Amino acid sequence: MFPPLNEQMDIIRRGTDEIIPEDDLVRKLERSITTHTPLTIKLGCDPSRPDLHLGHSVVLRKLRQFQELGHQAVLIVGDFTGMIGDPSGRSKTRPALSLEETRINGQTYFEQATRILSSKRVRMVYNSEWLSPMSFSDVIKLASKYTVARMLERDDFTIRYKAGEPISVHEFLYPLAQAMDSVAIRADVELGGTDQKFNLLVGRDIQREYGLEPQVILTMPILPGTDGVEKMSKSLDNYIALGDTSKEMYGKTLRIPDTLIAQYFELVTDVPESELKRIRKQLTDAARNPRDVKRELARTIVRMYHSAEAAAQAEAEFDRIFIEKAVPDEIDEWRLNGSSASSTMTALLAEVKLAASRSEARRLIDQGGVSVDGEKVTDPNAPIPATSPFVLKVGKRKFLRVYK
RNA sequence: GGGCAGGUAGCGAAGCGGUCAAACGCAUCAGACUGUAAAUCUGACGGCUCAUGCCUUCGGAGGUUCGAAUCCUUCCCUGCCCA
Repeated sequence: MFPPLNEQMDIIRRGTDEIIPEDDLVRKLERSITTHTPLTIKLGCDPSRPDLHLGHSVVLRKLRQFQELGHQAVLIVGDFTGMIGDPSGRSKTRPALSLEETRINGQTYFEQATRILSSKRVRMVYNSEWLSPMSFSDVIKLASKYTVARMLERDDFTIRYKAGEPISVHEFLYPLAQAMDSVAIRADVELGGTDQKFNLLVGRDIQREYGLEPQVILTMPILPGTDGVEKMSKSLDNYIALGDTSKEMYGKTLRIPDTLIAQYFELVTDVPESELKRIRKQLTDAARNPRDVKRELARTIVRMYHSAEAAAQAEAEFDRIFIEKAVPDEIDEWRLNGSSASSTMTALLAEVKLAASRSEARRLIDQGGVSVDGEKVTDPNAPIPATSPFVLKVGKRKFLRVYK
């Protein structure tokens, strides 16, 4: 029923950062094989941001591998924690969501996640189910099982504490709440990004406190965003969304720094280990133009979420626009109705939202970043074109077809 | 409860009565060069204006002053130390 241990371990190890402790995982897998019982693999998801991107796909793909090995995936929607607002350091005040919103987001999350996950062995649960009924004394009891010193071991807390930045008391409750999730579903393994390591480890301790066998934790590297510096995230606008069109996906992928190529192949695609090795070698030996390797990556990714045809089309389109500098096939349109008061290019740019303000529009024109039907606009006060429709281009890749 | 230090544009950080829409760095945007990569260079970077200029900003609210980000009062928020 389950593949042999070594085979499972090989698959599980691919791309992972750490498995803690690895021995325990081996033991659990062995037991699973002999008792014909699937392991429960936990992954927590944040319902405040339901738009999934390649960064999420790294850990979801790992979960998928577990499914394929015959194990049971459990997605925990943090609706309860989401209602309070996630502190987790960096983004100080996340908007607290209503229960309803978390439900809707949870559903959206699930739909997107199943683009990657198999819909078979997967369960989705909301953590309000067990966190919400906890009484204050339950919480005190839970909190008593962990010490402040240990909390402060967490990197994020240490840094902020030393830097004199505020840490709210309830932030200490988060890892504990997350740990309760592991208790509630009796997780055997919990997946997460490396930034989750501390929280995942707390889960082990708390499970033990509640008389359960501690989960094994498995961390995946954090996928850098298309800027090559920060982690991929929607708020930094350096992401490639699972729901992006094939053209967006292709274009964005080609825009990542060369240094990320191999890592992307490893973490977000299914290319086999041997192929991965070949690609790494080509890149380090400069045996192949990195551009071509990157194009291969872009095609591979588009193929995964769309199709081979879509990938070919996206590539052709890309070449047309950026190499031949042609206008894309499909571009947004804007209709100026009679009420438009715009008479100059400056006003027009602001009206159609290609510039945030008139000042910005003027700046763009002054800097030579605006063209109409391929003709560069040089005068901010130039009248809007007499023709209809005309194609407005701002910067390298913002197009708009305007009808009068 | 007491003492001290802070809250400046997306972020970090100068400024400490006029010359401040506010230095500098990062991020961002545009241009050049490229492979829409990186690196580099140039420019821009509150809003309205062709422009001189005007308007709204320096935690909130009041006040002093011809004039305040800069001084005073008060409130809110944060950190540190003591209790």
